[in-house]
This record gives sequence, C-alpha cells and structure tokens, in this order.
Amino acid sequence: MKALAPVAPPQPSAPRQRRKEARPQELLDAALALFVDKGFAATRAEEVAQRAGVSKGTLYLYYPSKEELFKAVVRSNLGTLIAEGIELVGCFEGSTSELLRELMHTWWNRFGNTPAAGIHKVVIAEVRNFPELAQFYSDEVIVPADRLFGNCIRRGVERGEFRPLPLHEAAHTLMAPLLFMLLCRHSFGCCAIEGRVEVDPTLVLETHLDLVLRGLEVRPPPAM
Amino acid sequence: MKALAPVAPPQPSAPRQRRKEARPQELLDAALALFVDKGFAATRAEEVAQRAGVSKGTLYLYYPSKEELFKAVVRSNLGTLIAEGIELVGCFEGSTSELLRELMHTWWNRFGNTPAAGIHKVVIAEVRNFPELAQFYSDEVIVPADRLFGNCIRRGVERGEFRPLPLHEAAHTLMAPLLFMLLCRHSFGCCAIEGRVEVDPTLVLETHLDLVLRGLEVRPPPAM
Amino acid sequence: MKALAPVAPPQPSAPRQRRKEARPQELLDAALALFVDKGFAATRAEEVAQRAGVSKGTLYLYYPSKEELFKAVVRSNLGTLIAEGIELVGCFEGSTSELLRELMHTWWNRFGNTPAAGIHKVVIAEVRNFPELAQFYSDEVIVPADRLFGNCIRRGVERGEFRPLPLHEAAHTLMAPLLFMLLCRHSFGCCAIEGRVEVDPTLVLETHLDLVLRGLEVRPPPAM
Amino acid sequence: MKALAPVAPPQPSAPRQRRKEARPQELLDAALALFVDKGFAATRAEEVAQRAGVSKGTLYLYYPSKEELFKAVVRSNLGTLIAEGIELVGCFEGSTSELLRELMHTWWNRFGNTPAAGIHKVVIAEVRNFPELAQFYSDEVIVPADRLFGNCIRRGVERGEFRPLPLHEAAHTLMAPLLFMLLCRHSFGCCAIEGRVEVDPTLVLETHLDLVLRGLEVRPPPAM
DNA sequence: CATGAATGAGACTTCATTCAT
DNA sequence: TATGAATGAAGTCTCATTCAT
Repeated sequence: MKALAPVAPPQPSAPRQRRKEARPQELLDAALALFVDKGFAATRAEEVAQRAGVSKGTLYLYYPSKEELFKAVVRSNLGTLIAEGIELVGCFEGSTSELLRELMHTWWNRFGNTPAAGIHKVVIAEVRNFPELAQFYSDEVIVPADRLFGNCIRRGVERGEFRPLPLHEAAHTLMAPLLFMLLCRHSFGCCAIEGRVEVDPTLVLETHLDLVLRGLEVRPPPAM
Repeated sequence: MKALAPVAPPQPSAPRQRRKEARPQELLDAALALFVDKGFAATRAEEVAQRAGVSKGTLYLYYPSKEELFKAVVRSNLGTLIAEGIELVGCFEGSTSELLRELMHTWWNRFGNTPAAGIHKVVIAEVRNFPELAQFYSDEVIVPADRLFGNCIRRGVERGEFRPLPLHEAAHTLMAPLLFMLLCRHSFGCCAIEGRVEVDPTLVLETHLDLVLRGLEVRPPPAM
Repeated sequence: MKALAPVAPPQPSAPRQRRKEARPQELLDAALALFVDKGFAATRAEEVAQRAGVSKGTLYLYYPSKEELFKAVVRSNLGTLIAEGIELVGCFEGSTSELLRELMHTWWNRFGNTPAAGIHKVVIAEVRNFPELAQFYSDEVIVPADRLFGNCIRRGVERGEFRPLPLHEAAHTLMAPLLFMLLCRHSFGCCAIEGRVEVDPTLVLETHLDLVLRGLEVRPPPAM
Repeated sequence: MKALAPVAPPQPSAPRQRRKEARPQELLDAALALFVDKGFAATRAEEVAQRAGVSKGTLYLYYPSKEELFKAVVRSNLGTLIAEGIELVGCFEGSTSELLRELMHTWWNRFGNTPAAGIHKVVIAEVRNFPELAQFYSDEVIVPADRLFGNCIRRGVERGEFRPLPLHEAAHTLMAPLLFMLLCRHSFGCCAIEGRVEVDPTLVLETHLDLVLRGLEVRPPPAM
C-alpha cells in the first residue's frame, strides 16, 4: 500500500543558501504536506528531508524521531488556532447571528481553506497512536473551540436571540459540517473518483449557516 | 533444500479448531476492531490472526492480502447499510421531518452506535493510500447516502414542508454532525483526556435534529 | 518470481475411480511435469497433488517430503535409460558409424523427443542441492552412458574405422549437442521470446552426426 | 508507533566500511558465486549481503530486487563477451579453422574457465520462472553468439574451406559440447561422487575442435 | 552543522508439512 | 485411506535511525 497521489514537488527555486534558523520551519512545512498527503505511517523520513531540501541525517538533527516530528507539526499548526477567535467574540457588537457568520467566515478564510487545514485529518487518524497528542489537542483545540462557540450561543440566548439549547451539543452541530467537509476534502477530495458527490464549500458554509441560524433563532413573533 | 524446519512440537498448546464457516466472520470482527483501533497501516496481519484465535497463515487462507481483508471488512459492514434506508424512504407515509428523524435514529442504532462505526475514521484517514477503496467507498457509501438524504429533502420541498435548499449541501449538513461525532468517538473518544468536552451522543442527535429540522421547515404562516 | 509459463492442465477426463496402486505413478507423472516446468523450488506440493487429482495430504501419504518426491521422480525417469542402449551395442553387426547413427536415433525417439527428457534440465539445475542424487546420477546415467559411447568409439578404432581419440572426451562431444539441445528445449524453448534462434532438432541431429562421424573416421586412403 | 526498537548496541562488532565505489562489484561477485552454487531461487538475499560483508539493507541500496541483482550479474559477466569475439572475426586474416580455434580458446580462457561460466547453469535452470530474463539472455547472448559462429562457418564455406552445412545447426554443434561441459562442471562437477567420469576440459576442447573441424573441412582432393 | 552509507528489526506473504476427522 | 484446515518457519523487501566523515 504505497501512496499513489502525487505530492506537489518541493519548490526547487528556493535559494540554496538556507539559514539554519529557517530549517525547523521548512521541515515542519514539508512534514505537514506529506503527513496530510499520505498519513503518518506512510510518510518516510527521507521524503520529508528531501522535500525540505536537506539530507536524512539533518532531519534527525532537529527532531529526534518521526514521532516527535509529527507532534511538532501538530503543535505548530494548531497551537494558536483558537486564540484569535476568542478575541473576536469579546468585542463584537452586532447580533449573535452576525457574530457567528463573521466567525465562521473568518475561520474558513484563515484556516479551513488553507493547506494547514489538512492537519485535522491527520490528527483524527493518528491520535490513538499518540496519546500525548490527545491531551494537547483537547486542551488547545477542542476545549477552547467548544467554549468559543458555547459562549456565542449563550450570548445569543441571553440576548433573547436564540432558543435555549444544550451548549456543547449545539456547538458541535455548529462546527461539525465544516470540519467534516475539511476531512473529506483532504481524503476523498484528493482521489480520482468517478461520479463522486461534489459539494461547493462556500455553498456548504452558507447553507449550513442558513439552516442552523434559523434553527437557533427564536420564532419571530407572529406578524400581526 | 534448506535445512528442514525442526520437528514441530508434538502437542500444540491449543487444539486445532475446525470451524470453517465461522472463520471468515471471526477474522472480519478481529480486523474491524484492530483497524479501528490502530489504523490500517499500523495493524499487523498477525495481530488480526491472533485476535481471531488463529495463526498468521490461516488469515491468508481466507483473505489473500491485508488490503483485501480491509475491503472485506468494509463490504461486510457497510454493504447493506444504505439499501435499507432507501427502502424506508420509499414506503414512508408520514411527514418528512418524521421520516428524517426515523432515518437518523435507525442509522444511529444500527450503525453509528456500533463498532463498525469506526470504519469511517479508517477510511477518512487512509483512503489516499488506497485508491481502489476510494472509488468503492464513493460508489457504495457516499453517493447512495447523498442520494438518500437528498431525496428526503426534495420530498420535503415538494410537499411544501421544507424550504428549497441546495440538495447536496443540505444533505451534507444533515449528516456531517453525526459522522463527525463518530470520528471523534473513535479517535479522541478512546484516549484518556483530562477536562475533555463531553457530549452526549443522543443529545447531539436530538439537538442536531431539532436545529436542522427547524431550519429546514418553512416558516409557519403568521397566526391568522 | 512466480512461474508464468502455463502448465498443461491435468487430464480431467481421467476416470474418478483411481486404484491406489496407480497413485504413486500418477504422482510421479504430475511431479515430473511440474518440476520440468518450474524447477524444484518453484513447484508447490499442492500443485503436484492437484495435478494428480488428489489432495495435498495424500501426496504425503506416498512420499514423506518434497525432496523424496523429487528423488523418486529422478530415479523413476532415469533409472533404466541406459541399460537399453547397452544391449543394442552388444549385438550390432554393421559398421560403427551405422551403430552410432542407430543409437542416436533410437535415443532421440525413445527419450530425447519425449516429455521425460525434461528431467535432465531439472537434474542439472538441482543436483547441487541434492548430493545424494549426484552419486545416483553418476552411477546410473553418466558412467553407463560414457561407457556405452566409449565402447562404440573403441569398437570403431579397433575395427580400423575411426581414428584413435581420447575416449571420454570424444564420447562427450558425441552426446553433448543433443543433451544441450534438450536443455534448451526445456528452458528457453518454452519461453515466449522475440527473434530467437530456432534450430530444427532433427537437422541438429543429422548435422551433428554428419560432422562428428566424418571427424571420427580415418581419412580414406588416397585414391590410387 | 510500534514499540521502539531496542537501542542498538553501542559498538557494532565490525566497523562500518565506506567503500561506495567497490560495493557494487563486491555484491555482484558474491551474488554470482551464490547463484551458481545454489540457484537463483535458493539463494537468499541476506546470504549475498553477508558474503559481500554488508547487511541485508545495504544490498537493497544498490539493487532494488533480487531479480535486478541477477540481471546485473548477467550483464556484468556476459555483457561484453560476445562483442569481443565479433571484433576478432572481423579482422582475422588466417584460415577459418585457425579462426575457430582462436575463438574457442579465447572463449575458454576468458569465460569458460572462469566463475562466471556457472551463470549458464542458472539461466538454463530458472529461466522459465524468469520470463524477462529469457528475452534478455536471448538478445544479449544467444542470438549474438549464434550469429558469431554462423558467420565463421559461412566464411569458411565461402572461402572454399568448409563444406556447406545448415548454419544454425552447425553453430549449435560447435558450441554445445563446451557449454554442456560447463553445465556439468557447475552441477555434478561440484559434488562428491565416487567413480565419476572425469574429463579434462582442455582435452575436451582439443578433441572437440579436432573432430568438428575435420568434419567441417572439405575432403582434401585425392592425392594424385 | 551536514551528509548519506549502512544497519537491522520487522512487515507482509508463501508454502511444506501436520493431523483431527 | 483420504482430506484439507491449520500451522509457523522462512523469505523478500522497507525504512527509521545511526554515525564516521
């Protein structure tokens, strides 16, 4: 079971005189691309090194094992993801529906529609083999994201805009379609498949917001 | 030609069992558990055999390769999943909201809450290394499921129950939270994590249906 | 490296009621065909059994191992090969050239042009892994054949027909082209090759006899 | 992902050698010896590596598979063999009998009496399991050799030295005794056998040339 | 710092042989 | 006798990791 999907070639135009400060990030970038592409087990250390333009030995100068490299990739790509969103919620003034729309669009543009989004697939696939990452991911991603969206919903409820709903579960429904779409984009999305189901990401985002915000909102008072 | 293998010990510790009919299912069960646990690549053929109580060689008596074993697992667990849903839709008489509720509950009880649900994680994670399976899974699972839910939504629209919405995208939002929950259950869900976000699957299902069905429904006519 | 050349299917028309006395020979025939085809190592015990129309276990009822089976095949096919030729030499009355012609044609028709001829290839290929067979083959095939042809040549020399020549070496030259042709027939001869060298076996035999008998003969006395 | 391999012992028993240039030839030599000894299928890759003083993995650094290793052995040992003969024929000035003598002696000294001579046995023995090699060997060895000797014979005929004979078949008789002797030397020749037929290779060569050149030559005109 | 040749544990798979029925 | 399911040693090949230069 070899990986068959071609990986984009490393940028050969990069200047030869690399500074050693840049190395770790170059290695992380190369590793991210390959882990997303082929998964952890199917990615060879040598490929990562090649893609980063260094030799196999050099990779081990910076990361003591493939496992540690993987963890570094995850941490570096997911570490600050949520913090930015939290700030936004604190100072937003408009309606909660607008806040959620804003939040989701930002998230999509700044992360979901970015190569880094593929990291989620890898994490989902491999956490069970990396128990340390599970705690990290929970602390750094899931809990903050849950709090972020839970807070939004609570805000909506408190302002009389939304019906009361269980916060965790509603937050789940809020994010899941987008995260799931990412997973699909980075797995099936990259395979050559005949007669596949095609969805338009932007339309998914809009439709989802449309559905779920409507579902959240309290019924408008009957028009008199 | 080679030095002959040393004579086998006269009394193998476990008596040979002869259950040709039961073997394939036992192997499939063992394989499902391990593939879900550790992923396809990280599962060793010998582990599968051991878990099924047979030797490595016996596994290959029934499945010619690890890949074929995996495909057999997928087929055996997902093969008839959708077909039943399609039937249900064909003969259902009530409102479309009720139909969707029924469909989702059935799906949850018959698949989502079952060990087989973990297959999704494995497929998402490793399908890129497994191009043949991508086509198979698209044909057998994704396309029929999309059609199934798309048809439900169309039924609702045609009967005046639902607002018109893009079918694929709405179907996506309909299924994604449940599938995503499955992915989480079978990845993070199995790790020991402190302070995790806990969601109640049943409550997720209910909340999701509550939100999304409300979002789908046409606004009730203003009271009088 | 699997064998690719198709093996002729076993004769399925054979009556189902085999007598156990026939078994050993049937197994030897099947084994001969397969060993010639694919060599010893590449022939699976199960194939031999299938071709003989019995199960794998039954093969081991008659021959305790694949090695023993192989030795039995060799012995059964080469055991009496030479004896017949020796008889012929004793009572022949004509010229030694005619005797050699007769001998070679007989050998060709009765052995060389027969499926059993393939056994030579297998022996050449495998003796080094079967030291016991080396002695057997020397005793039963090489030494008698050498004596047979050496005797012929000596007869020719003694009768003034042939020039004196080293007997072993001349006997070698006498047989080698035919044996070598057999080896080629059963190795390259069975492969699909483009632009191969084709030789006509009968023409090889005639040309060889023509050359070598002429070479053996004393120069005719200058015509006075 | 798996339990990490136990830490390698700090001082490997043999110091690492770094001789990248010498390795391929060392591996080819080791492989030649073992293939000739035990055949292709019965030779384990690890044995080849050990004999060359490297580890299993190193072998695969230089040759991607056992098959390719074998082909490299054949190429390295037979690749230029024929080409030299062809040259010789082109510029030879003496009688064709002398040319053939010269050719055969050269062949014997440069190949037949060399470890590489054993390759023929391996090819004959296993070519049926190795279809790609069959074509290669036909193209690179058999066809050129046939042409080489056929051309010699034609030269002799055209110059009035030899009788007309079918070219392929005469070429066969010309080479076969020597090739067959090689086969025997590398199979039976290496076994401990009592009372074997011993032939002196040089004497075989001389006797064969004596016989066959005499057979080829036109009868001298009767002395008047 | 950087290299890349070398290592060797371990994965998948095959198949000769056994043995309960 | 005959069967064929089961076994497990052994083979090819991969790749994470090391280390002399």
